[in-house]
Amino acid sequence: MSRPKGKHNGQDTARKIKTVARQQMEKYGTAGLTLRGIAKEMGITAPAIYNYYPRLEDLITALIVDAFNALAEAMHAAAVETSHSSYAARIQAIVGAYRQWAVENPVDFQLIYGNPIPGYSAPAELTTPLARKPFIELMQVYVEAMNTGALHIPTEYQDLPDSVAQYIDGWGQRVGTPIPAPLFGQIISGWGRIHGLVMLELTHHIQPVIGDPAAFYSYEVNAYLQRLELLSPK
Amino acid sequence: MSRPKGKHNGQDTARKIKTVARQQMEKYGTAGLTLRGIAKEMGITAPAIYNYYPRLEDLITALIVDAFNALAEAMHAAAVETSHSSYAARIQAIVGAYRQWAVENPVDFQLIYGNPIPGYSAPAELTTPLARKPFIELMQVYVEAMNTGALHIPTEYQDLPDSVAQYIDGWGQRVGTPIPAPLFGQIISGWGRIHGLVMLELTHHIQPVIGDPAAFYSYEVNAYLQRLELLSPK
DNA sequence: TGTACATCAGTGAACGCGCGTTCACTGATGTAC
DNA sequence: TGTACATCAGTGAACGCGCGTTCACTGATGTAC
Repeated sequence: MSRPKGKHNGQDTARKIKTVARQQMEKYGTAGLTLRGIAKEMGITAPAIYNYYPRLEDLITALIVDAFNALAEAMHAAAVETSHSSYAARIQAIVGAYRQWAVENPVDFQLIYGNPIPGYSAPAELTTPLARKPFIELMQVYVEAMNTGALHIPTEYQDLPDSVAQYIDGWGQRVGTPIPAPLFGQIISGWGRIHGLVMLELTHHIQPVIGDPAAFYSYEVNAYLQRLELLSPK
Repeated sequence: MSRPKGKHNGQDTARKIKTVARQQMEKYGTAGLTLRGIAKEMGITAPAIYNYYPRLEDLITALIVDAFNALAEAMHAAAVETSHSSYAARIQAIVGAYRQWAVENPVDFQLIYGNPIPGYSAPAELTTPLARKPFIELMQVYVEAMNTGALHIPTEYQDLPDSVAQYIDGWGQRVGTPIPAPLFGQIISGWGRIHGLVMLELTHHIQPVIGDPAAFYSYEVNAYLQRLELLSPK
C-alpha cells in the first residue's frame, strides 16, 4: 500500500499504455498495433515502453487478459444486478451484456474471438480458463431454472451426440452441479446464436440485411427463452 | 477463344498468384500477406506481380471476390444436388455446405466474415451483392416449403420487430416472392446460429467446450428443422 | 540543513529488416514481310 | 526460309519508410547520513 509518494507511479503508465494501445487498435485494427505508434501518441519514445512491457507480445497478452476479464466482469455485473429477478430476466441480462460489451468494445471482442494477430498466439493455458469464466455463472442460472422445474427442454434438443456428451462432466464440475445432456446442448445452441448475431453485427454483415441488430437480438433471445418456457408469448 | 499459342498465358499466372497468396495467408494470417512473400514463394521477383495486379489492394479485392463466389458456388452446388429431395434435406445440404466450405477454406471465410485487413477495406458496392448471393437460393427453399404448408413457423418467432420488418420487401424482390415476417425472422435466426457455430469453430473456441463441432452442428441444424416441422424427432 | 549516492523512467542514436513501389533494362517469343 | 521488328513477362537495383529492439546515456527524484 505504501507507494513512493511524489514519484511517478509505474502502474499508471502501464495502464496508460494499454489504453492508448486500445485506441490505436480501434484506429488501425488489431493487427495495426505498433510500439512506435503507441509511443508517438503518448508523447514518449518507443524504448520507454520497454520499461513496462519487455516485448510487444507481452503487451498484447496483457490486453487479451484484460479483455477476457472485462467481458466476464460485464456479464457478472449483469448477473448480480438481476440475481433476485426471474430466470428469464437474469438470462436476458447476462446475454444482453455479452452483446453490449462487444458492441461497446469491438476491438477487445475481436482480440478474444476474432482473427489471430499475425505472428502472435496467446498462451492457451492462460486463456482457456479466462474464456470459460463468463459462462460458468450463466450455466448455473440454467441449471437452477431446470432444477426448480421452471425450464423445460424442448423435444428437438433431446438427442445430444455422444461425442459431445462426454464433455459435460467437466462443465458440471466447474459449475458445481451436474448438467443434463439436453440442457447442455440447449445452452451451447444459445451461445452459438448470440455469438453469431454479435459477430455478424461487428463485421457489418447483418445491418444491410435486417437494419436493426439490437432489436433483432432481443427478439432472438426472447424466442429462445419462450421455447424454454421461461418466458410466455405476448 | 483464340489465345496466343506457345506463349505464356497471363491468366494462368494471375491465378497462380492468387493461389500462392491464399497459401501465404494460411501460413501467416490474412494480415500477413505480402507481395514479396508471394513472389519469393513463386520463384519470381516482386515487381513481376505488378504485371497482373497494379496494387496489392487489387490482389486482395480479387481474393475476396473469389471467396464470395466460391462460397456461393459451394452452397449452390449443394442446392442443385438435393433439388429433388425433401425440404429438410435441401436446407441441411445448403447450410452444411456453409460450414463445410468454411472449415475447408478458413482463410477465405475470414476474408469474407473476419477481421478487416489493416489499411484495406473492400468496396461495398462490390461486396454487398456478392454477400447476398448465397442466401437468395436458401430463402427460396424456405418460402416454397412454407407455401406448400410443409413448414410451420413456431409461435416464439411470431413478433418480428417493426424496425426489422421493413427490410423484408427488398429480400422478397430479390427472392422473387413475398416473405412473411415471422419466416424472415426465423431464417435470420438460422443464419445467426450456423454462423456463430462456424466462427467459434474457426477461432478454436468451441472445441474445448464440446469436442466435436461437426456433430454439434448437425444436431443444431436438425433441432432447427424439427422445430419447423420439416423433420420429425427420431 | 546540506551533501553524496542510488534509483530508474525516459532519451536519442543506431542496428538490421522487410515492406510496397518505381524504373530502366533484358531477353525470349510471336509477327510481318 | 530468313530477317527485322514489336511485344511484354520478368529482372535487379534502388527509393523511402516504419518496424522491433539494443544500448549507453541523462537527469530528475528519493534516500542515507
